[in-house]
Amino acid sequence: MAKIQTGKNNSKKDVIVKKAASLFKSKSYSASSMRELAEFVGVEASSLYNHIGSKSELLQEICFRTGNQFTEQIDKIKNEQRSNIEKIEAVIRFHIQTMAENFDEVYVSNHEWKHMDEPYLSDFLNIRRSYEKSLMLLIETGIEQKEIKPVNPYVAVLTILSAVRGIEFWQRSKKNVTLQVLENDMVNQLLNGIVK
Amino acid sequence: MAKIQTGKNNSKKDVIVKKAASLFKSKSYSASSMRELAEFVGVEASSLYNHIGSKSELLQEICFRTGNQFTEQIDKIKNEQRSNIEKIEAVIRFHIQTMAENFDEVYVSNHEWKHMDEPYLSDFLNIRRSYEKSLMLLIETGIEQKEIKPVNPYVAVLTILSAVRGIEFWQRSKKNVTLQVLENDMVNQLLNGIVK
DNA sequence: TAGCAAAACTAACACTTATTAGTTTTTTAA
DNA sequence: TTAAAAAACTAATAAGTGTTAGTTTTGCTA
Repeated sequence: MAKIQTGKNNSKKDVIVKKAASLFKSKSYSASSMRELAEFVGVEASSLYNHIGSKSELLQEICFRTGNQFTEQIDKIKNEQRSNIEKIEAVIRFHIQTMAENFDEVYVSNHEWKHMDEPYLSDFLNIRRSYEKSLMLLIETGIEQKEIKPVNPYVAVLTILSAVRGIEFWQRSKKNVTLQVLENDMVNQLLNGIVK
Repeated sequence: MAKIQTGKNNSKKDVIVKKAASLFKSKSYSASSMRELAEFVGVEASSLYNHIGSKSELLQEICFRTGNQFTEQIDKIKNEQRSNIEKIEAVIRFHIQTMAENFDEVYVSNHEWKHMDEPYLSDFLNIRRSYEKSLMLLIETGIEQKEIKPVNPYVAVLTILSAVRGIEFWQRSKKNVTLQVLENDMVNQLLNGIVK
C-alpha cells in the first residue's frame, strides 16, 4: 500500500499542500484535478481527504500562508529605525528572496487567488490591500521627508510590486543571471533608474 | 431564435473571441465553460461551433493577435532614428497604452498562454522570447553608447516588462490615478528612479 | 499479541465538460 | 418565389470532476 512520505517537521497535510502548490503552479488551479494531485503525492485521490477538507482548502492554505508571511515582514520593517528609502529597499529585497525560496507558493498565491470562495477571497484581498497601503505609506513619508521625488505614491507601489513579481519569469540557469545580481540590479533600477 | 450581434467590421468569430477574452479574463481559461461563453454571447453552446473550431482555438486567437501586435510595434520602433533611451521609452508607453485599450486580450495573453496546445505553445514562446531579445538589444546598445548605466540587460528587461504588466492591477476609478499620470510616472521611475 | 485508530483502498455518486450528429430555422441570392 | 447556404437549435456522447461511503490494511500502544 502506498504511503505519504513526510520528512521531519512536516505533517502529511504539509506535504500535500506543497505538492499542490507545485501542481497548481504548473497547470493552474482549475486545470489540476485531485486525481492528478493524488498521483503526484503517491496515493489514491480519496485518501487525500483523510488529511484535507477539500480542494479549495488547499488553495486557501497556500494563499494565506504566503499572504501572512509578507504582512508580518512589512510590519517588522515599518517599525525599524532606518530611512524610508532603506525600508523600501528592504521590502523589495524580501520580496525577491521570498519569491526565490518559496517559488511555488508565491506563484500560486499571486496567480490563483481568484478561485478562492468567499469569505476567504475577501479576507485575502483585504490582506493584500493593507499590505499595499503600508508600502504606500513608506513612500509618502519618504516624499514628505525629501528622500524621494514627488511621484505619485500609488504608481510607485504598482511599479515596485509588479516589477518584483516579475522574477517569476527569471530563468534559473547557469548562463543567466544569479539571484544576487538580479536582486541588486532590480533594487537599483527601481530606486535610481537606468539612465546615466 | 437568438442571433450573434455583429457590429460593422466584425465577423461573428471576432465577436466570440472578444467575449471569450472577457470571460477568460474574469474566470480563467480552464474554469470557463463553452456553455457560459455561449450564454454570454447569447446563443446555444453548440452554435458557437459554426464559427470556431474549438475552445483552444479561441485562446490561440487571443494570444497570437496580442503577440503579433507587440512584435510589429517593437520592429517599427527599432528602425526609427532616435536615441536608445527614447526607443525604450516608446516601448514602455506602447505597452501601457495597448494594455489600457485592449485590456482583456492582453491580460489573457499574459496569464493563460500556458493552456495552449503544441505547436502553438512553442510558437508563442518563441515570439515572446524574440520580443524580449529586441528590447534587450536596445538596452545593450544604450549601454555601449553611454546613454544607460552598465546594468545587467537581462534584469533591466525583466524589470521593465514586469512593471508594465502590472497595470493590470490598476484600478480605473475616479479617485485613483489617470492613465496619463500612470504612464508618465512609471516611465520616469523605470528610467530615472524615485530617489532624490 | 490484541485492539484501536490512522490512513490507505475500491466503488460509486451526481454533475459538468467539450464536442458532434442530425434537424430546423433564418438569411441570402437568383 | 424558390433553392441553397448559413446559422441556429435539441439531444446525446464519452470522458472527467470533486467528493463520500464503506471496507481493508497498516502501525502504534497496552
